[in-house]
Amino acid sequence: MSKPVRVRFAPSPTGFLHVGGLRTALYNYLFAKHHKGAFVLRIEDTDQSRKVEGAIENLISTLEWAGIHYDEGPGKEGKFGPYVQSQRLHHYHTYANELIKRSKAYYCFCTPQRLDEVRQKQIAAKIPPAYDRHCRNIPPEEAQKRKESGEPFVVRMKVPMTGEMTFEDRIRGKVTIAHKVLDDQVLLKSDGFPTYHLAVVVDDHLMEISHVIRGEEWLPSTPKHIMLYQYLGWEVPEFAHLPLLLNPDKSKLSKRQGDVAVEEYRAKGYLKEALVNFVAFLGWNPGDEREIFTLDELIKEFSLERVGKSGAVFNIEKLNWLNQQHLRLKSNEEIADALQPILTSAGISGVERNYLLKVIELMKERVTFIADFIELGDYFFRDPLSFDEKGVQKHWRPEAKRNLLKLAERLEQAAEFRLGSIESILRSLADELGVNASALIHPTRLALSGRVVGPSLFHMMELLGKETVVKRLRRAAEMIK
RNA sequence: GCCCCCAUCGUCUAGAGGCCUAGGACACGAGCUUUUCAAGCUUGGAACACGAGUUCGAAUCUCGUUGGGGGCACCA
Repeated sequence: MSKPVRVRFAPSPTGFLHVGGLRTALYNYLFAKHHKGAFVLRIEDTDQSRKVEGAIENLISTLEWAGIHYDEGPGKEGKFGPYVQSQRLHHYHTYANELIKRSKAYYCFCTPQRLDEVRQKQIAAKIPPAYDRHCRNIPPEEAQKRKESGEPFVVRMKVPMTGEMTFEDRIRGKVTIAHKVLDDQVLLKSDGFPTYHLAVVVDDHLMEISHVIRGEEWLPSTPKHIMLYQYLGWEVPEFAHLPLLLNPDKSKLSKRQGDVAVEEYRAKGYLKEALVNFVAFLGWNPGDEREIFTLDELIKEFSLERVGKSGAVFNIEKLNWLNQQHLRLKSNEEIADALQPILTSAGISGVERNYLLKVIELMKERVTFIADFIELGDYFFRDPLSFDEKGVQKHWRPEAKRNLLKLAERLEQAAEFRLGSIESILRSLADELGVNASALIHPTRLALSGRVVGPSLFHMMELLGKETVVKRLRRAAEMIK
């Protein structure tokens, strides 16, 4: 690799960052960092009608959240800026004019209405819809005159009518397309903005992009792009077209069939580590059996050679598992930091740090999300608000009332309240009462937590402390008829 | 309709002619452990779309069929 690696992620600011976009951005980022190159963020806002307020800021903050930091882009101006296409219109005009001068493009004065009629006729006649090249042969002088008289126009590229183009894609290998199936694509719209096709080529060239890594939906238009590079006498970058992310029904991943916005996942409590790891594995793998990767490890291992060709279904089950795995990789301190604000917003305050760390240690193995510490372990922070109904029926039999009171009494009298002593008090009481330890354990768990599942009862009791345990046992006993 | 791409367990995938009676992971079933739930460990079921060729030998190469997806805008 002689030229320095420079890649870009070029979203259009039409909404939230899509998980497919996240993966495209991630692959570009991984490729750049792996090769010690630059990762550029470019905003493709050439469609004024689809512009969404705040979308750029949102895109950037989501990318940053995921740990995908760009080297150049809006707010991080490098020598190739500006990085927002609507601020680069003069470049597109320059090169559109250059193409016209080289007669590789022409002015087209067809109205949208005419274009639409032509298309309708073609569809009715079952021939491929394409521009009929009505304006392709207008003499340059005449076109110039009409343009100057104020007639609305677009600029279209001139595609050869015969021949074919073959190019090499880093992921798909050789791809061949006949020129005749290519349209005389609009390059410059009548509002003076470029279309994607012109803008992407001009900017990728001007920004010295070495590798164009983008979604597969661009594969069919790549020959047009290459043609533009050639028309302008520019070096053609390498292309790598990524397989699509799919809905469970195998169609292109879309809203409708689940969440596609990265923000949604973030809001649901997914860890960025898990989401990044997951999305990286949708179409790529390291070639061995490792599955849990950090961003740095991904950078180290990533290569385009190991990117697959077929689409991948976005399957949430595995994401959940990865979230759990990454959560367990975090230190208790880190988890405590993340949990604290969630506690606060749940109306729980004044939790001692040390106590919180112990709760985390105890619950860590049985949670998938950070919020689960509260979802599943609320009783560590406040008295149970309700009691599992089936558990009540099953465990809070009449005799449980006496047993719980007895246990409360024994524990209250106990000289020490530690794991070992708690267990032996409970077990010897069970012996005395002539019941299995579990006949005492289950009602106790329910009394203390309101639940029938949870961590080891004795650990739970030790952590809750004598006072709380005794209080909750008596409260529960009162509830038993 | 035309063009392009793709095709291994339900899902993510390993596999680059013999290592494959096809491996791993998620999910699912069973068991162990256990006061419960998890976790962990053991274990089960589960796939090379089909058909021709090439070859001593094909999941792997070629062609075709079928299926799926994407593209065909003054959207990206």
